[in-house]
Amino acid sequence: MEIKFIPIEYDYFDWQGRNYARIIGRDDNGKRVLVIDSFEPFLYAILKPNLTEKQIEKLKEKIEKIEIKSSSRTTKIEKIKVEEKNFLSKRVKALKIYITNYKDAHQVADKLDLPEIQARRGYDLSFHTKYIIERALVPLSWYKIDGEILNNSEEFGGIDSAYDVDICIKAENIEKIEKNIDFKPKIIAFDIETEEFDIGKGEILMISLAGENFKKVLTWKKCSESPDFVECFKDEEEMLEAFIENVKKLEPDILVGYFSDGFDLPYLRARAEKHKIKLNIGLDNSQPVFARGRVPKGSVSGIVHIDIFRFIETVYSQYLQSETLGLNEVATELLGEGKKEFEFKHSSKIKQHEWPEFFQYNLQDSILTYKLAEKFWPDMQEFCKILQEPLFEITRDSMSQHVENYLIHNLEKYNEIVEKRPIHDEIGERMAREKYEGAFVFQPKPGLHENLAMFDFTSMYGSVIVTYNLSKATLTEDKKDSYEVQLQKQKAHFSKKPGFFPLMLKEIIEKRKQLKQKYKTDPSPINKARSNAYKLLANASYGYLGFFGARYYCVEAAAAAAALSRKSIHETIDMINKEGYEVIYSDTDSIAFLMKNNSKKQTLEFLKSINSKLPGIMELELEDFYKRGIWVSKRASESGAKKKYALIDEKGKMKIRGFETVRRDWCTLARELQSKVLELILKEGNERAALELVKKTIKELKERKVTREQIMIRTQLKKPISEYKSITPHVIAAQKMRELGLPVNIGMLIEYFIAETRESKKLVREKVKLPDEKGEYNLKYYLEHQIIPAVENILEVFQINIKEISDGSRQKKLFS
DNA sequence: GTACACTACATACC
DNA sequence: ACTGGTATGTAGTGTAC
Repeated sequence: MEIKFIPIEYDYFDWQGRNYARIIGRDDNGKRVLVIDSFEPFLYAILKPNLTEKQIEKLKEKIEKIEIKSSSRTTKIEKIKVEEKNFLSKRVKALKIYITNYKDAHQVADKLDLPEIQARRGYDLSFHTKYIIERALVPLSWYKIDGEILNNSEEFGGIDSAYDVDICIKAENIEKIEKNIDFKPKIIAFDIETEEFDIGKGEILMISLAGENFKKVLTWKKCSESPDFVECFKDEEEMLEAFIENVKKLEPDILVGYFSDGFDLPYLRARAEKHKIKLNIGLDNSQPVFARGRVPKGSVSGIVHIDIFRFIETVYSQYLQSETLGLNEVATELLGEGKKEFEFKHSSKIKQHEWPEFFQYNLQDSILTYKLAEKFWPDMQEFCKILQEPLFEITRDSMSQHVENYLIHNLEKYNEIVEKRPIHDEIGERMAREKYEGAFVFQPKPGLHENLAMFDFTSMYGSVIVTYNLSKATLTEDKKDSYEVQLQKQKAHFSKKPGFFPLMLKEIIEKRKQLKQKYKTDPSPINKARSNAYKLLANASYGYLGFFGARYYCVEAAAAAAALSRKSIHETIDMINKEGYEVIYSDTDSIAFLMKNNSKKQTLEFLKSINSKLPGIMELELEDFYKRGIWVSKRASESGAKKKYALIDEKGKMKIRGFETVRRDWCTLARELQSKVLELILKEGNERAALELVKKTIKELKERKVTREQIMIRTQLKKPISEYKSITPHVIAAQKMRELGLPVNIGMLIEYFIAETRESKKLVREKVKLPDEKGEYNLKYYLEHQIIPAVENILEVFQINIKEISDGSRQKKLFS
């Protein structure tokens, strides 16, 4: 029997002491398929050089005797092959040691601590990673699977009847289908509303579900006269059972939630436990399982549970404007649609007519979550294909893990044996290391400029790593045929023979470039997602080199990448200045300069000539031309502030960096005022109008016409309240919230304002009030600590001293 | 009692 | 613990005088 199959979810099981991969997916008719497959698990023992044939034979004999016994199985050495491999780009002889059960690989490795063996590798990859590499069954790609159909079979203890699938097949032959078959997974989003915030503490009031042409709210609360999507149940227990039933009936490939790893799924599990019922939504009737982690990872057997918040957080948050990653803000930005309004209160206080509103609210959360999952589907799909890891992993892995997965799944092309994960002590040492010197930032002069241009290097660090062949494997003591880099104390050398890490990165950068071009002519979501995935990988590769948890960690390479980038940007700055321009700012990989008497055409020609001289794959591009730009001084001194500037292009679009306008921990009043001031100055060159606006705002502030919303300050709580050594205003606000029984969680944005106080309280934190507290805003604070600081340095560029104007001799004239 | 240096903390840039 | 370093700026804290 042969079927067409797309793998979605991976797991494995043991049968008679051996491992079997168990993959859930669909066939080309949309039938749910369970594939059972196996491979011969193995690990490598890298031999010390110059062992004789005889010594190797003796060693093999010794190894063959290894046995790992446990209550359920015995792992033996199945066979041993001698192979010529590469390890960190060096030619090595290695024993490929096949074992009965991969779970015992670690223990086998422990027993291989022998004098003839230089290193043991390839035993610390997860089962599914090893399986995907060996059988080349990449997630979300199509395959032809030849095999035996199991139907009420005794094989594997009757596994086919244990799983709720349409087809169960034991794979014999797997072949990739190159032609793309359209595939759309069945996605169901879910969301719960509860009485309490702590997991399992209160009752679940309702559960919503949403999919394509599907919406439902399950509840046991007041639901007479409710919309037709509401289904009522006797109690919480019955509602939970209905949830299970719905999931089973809907047969989703994907169950998606928003922060559901940390809230919805564990909550459901906890309440089910409380009622002593099984939340058996798995295809094998198993309950969700939670893997340890900073946030637990909730998995459902046979269905991919995705917490779309996690994927958005690690992969896309850097591109979002949203100041928090809450569902409302993220959905509003990405979908143009937010959450429904509903004022939370204890269910006993919700009036009869308010319940339908609450149901709508609950449903809307699932609808938004569903739409987000749909929107990010191309991205998730491309991540799976490029990184060759399952959906569950790619939606939860960190950027460093993504980089590493790309490396691991592409090592075979280089005949490389995988490096091991650092052990505890190594991680400690790496974390304790000194920082190396990073990027160069140009010291700007405060001032307003006209006619500017900005160049920047494309994927600068990545290009440098490729151009100078920087990596752990290419780091060498050999000074011949190598690139020499001066680091802080010593010199480092990197072989000129291309290593696998720079070669893979080169491919990533090239693919990104091609896809970016392709996207211009064919702007499909798939092309965008693919292009973006490569861009993210290219950007994260440099950081990976210096990350303590990396298998291919190499500070020398990271430090060299930074050093060579500094060299490159300095040389480019010099070239630009020599050509008759004036460089006024630069940060890491970008250079802003004044056009002087040069035309745009000349500038583009000049750019071409720079590019012809740049080494390797280094490439400089035009970021844009700008009509005006402003740099300001630091608060504490006369010198120009780095990482803080505002530009306006010829279409009138502003680019604001570093200013309070873009900082979420400043109040809206100050941020909006500053933004308008910058706009008046950049758009119209009218600093007088800007000054008038500032005066007007100060006047309104003094007349207490400013709304509460405008003066709220938001600061993130980054750790538990008790761990703060320094009790800052937001910590006080968080304390107040906790006393009121409001939820206070790590990562939350704490909102407060600074109020007038009767006594002469000195510290800011003594004047902190929560949004709902009574009180007037503290005039002095908002004037001196918000408004004035936000505009002071900008107006100073025009020799306007707003502080003097505000409280100086003209005070009367101004505020009378 | 206050000025000042230093530390803790949050957030941004690239 | 879950990519790197560079930088600004506020508020609290400790100490000298």
